[in-house]
Amino acid sequence: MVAARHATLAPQQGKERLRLWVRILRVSRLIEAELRDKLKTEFDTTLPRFDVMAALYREPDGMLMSDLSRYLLVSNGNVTGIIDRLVADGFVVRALREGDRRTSVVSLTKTGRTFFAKMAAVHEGWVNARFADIDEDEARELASVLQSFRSNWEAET
Amino acid sequence: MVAARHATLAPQQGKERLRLWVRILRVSRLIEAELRDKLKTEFDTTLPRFDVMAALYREPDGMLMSDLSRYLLVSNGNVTGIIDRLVADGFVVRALREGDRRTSVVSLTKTGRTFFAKMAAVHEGWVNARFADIDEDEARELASVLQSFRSNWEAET
DNA sequence: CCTAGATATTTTAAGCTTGAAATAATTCAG
DNA sequence: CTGAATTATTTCAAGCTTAAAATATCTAGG
Repeated sequence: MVAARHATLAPQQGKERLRLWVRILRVSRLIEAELRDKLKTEFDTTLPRFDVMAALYREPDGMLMSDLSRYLLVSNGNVTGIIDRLVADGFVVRALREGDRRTSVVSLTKTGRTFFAKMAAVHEGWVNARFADIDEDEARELASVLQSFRSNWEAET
Repeated sequence: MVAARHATLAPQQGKERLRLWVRILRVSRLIEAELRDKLKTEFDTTLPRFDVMAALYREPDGMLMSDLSRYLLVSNGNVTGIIDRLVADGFVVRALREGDRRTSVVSLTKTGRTFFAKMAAVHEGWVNARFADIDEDEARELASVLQSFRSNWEAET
């Protein structure tokens, strides 16, 4: 009987959580699409480039390629291509690290830092405007649920 | 004075909302990465293919290419390629529509429906397991915030 | 009828993305 | 010291993605 009750209840819960996931995904894609569009028209750049520059901006001493890909949740080979193009455009430099010739430390150039700082300010305005409908408490609450979600994830893995 | 107070308060709020966005994006990417990986190993397919099949599964009479791209929030040309491959694999058919030779109606084949149904059940289990930590009330609350967010968005646009 | 504009889709070029294989350098057990 | 395993990165092939240009078709105004 307990088993039977569980069997009728579980699918309901599953649906609720599946719905949550679909909505997270949808909102996330809507916003990503908007940001991509604005980055393109206002700064002639892309979201992946923005993400890479954001990561590097937080680490003035530079990052290893592998740190970068781990932090951004993308594959190694992916980062190589994006960095190649950022280097070609003069926003990023690769430096050899003394004592380990396998690794290279990438960091923003002065030009890159200046450019990113300008973008970041405008970008924050976009996000702020887009989330204007969500009040402070909701934002904090939601952020904390997501934060603990991620903590649990990382604890498991 | 009011202006000054606003000036010191606004950035704080901005940061809170920016943090929320970064966390939505991060959770979304974590889960997407996991689902992509599982779809690959268990069903030898991709997330975009799964998304397209999910959309078609809900519409047994088929969809226009433009409906599909609007629904999935991706570009027209994108859908063309994915459908091409699904057709090549026998999961989808393109049908000409009587009276308008510009459009083509795409729908799942019997094979496609069967295959998707199997995937969807397993997929729901993955999502359910992944969100197990989030309790029912939180899930409902979060889903409702996201839902109203999206409604506001669509009202504006 | 005819043609100008609108609509539906595909094609194209460039960039993003992955997973796997290849390259290169380091470390460490014997 | 040497070679096997490990680590860091790049290369590669296939697929995804976009925006813009090209095709093809349809609709309406004249």
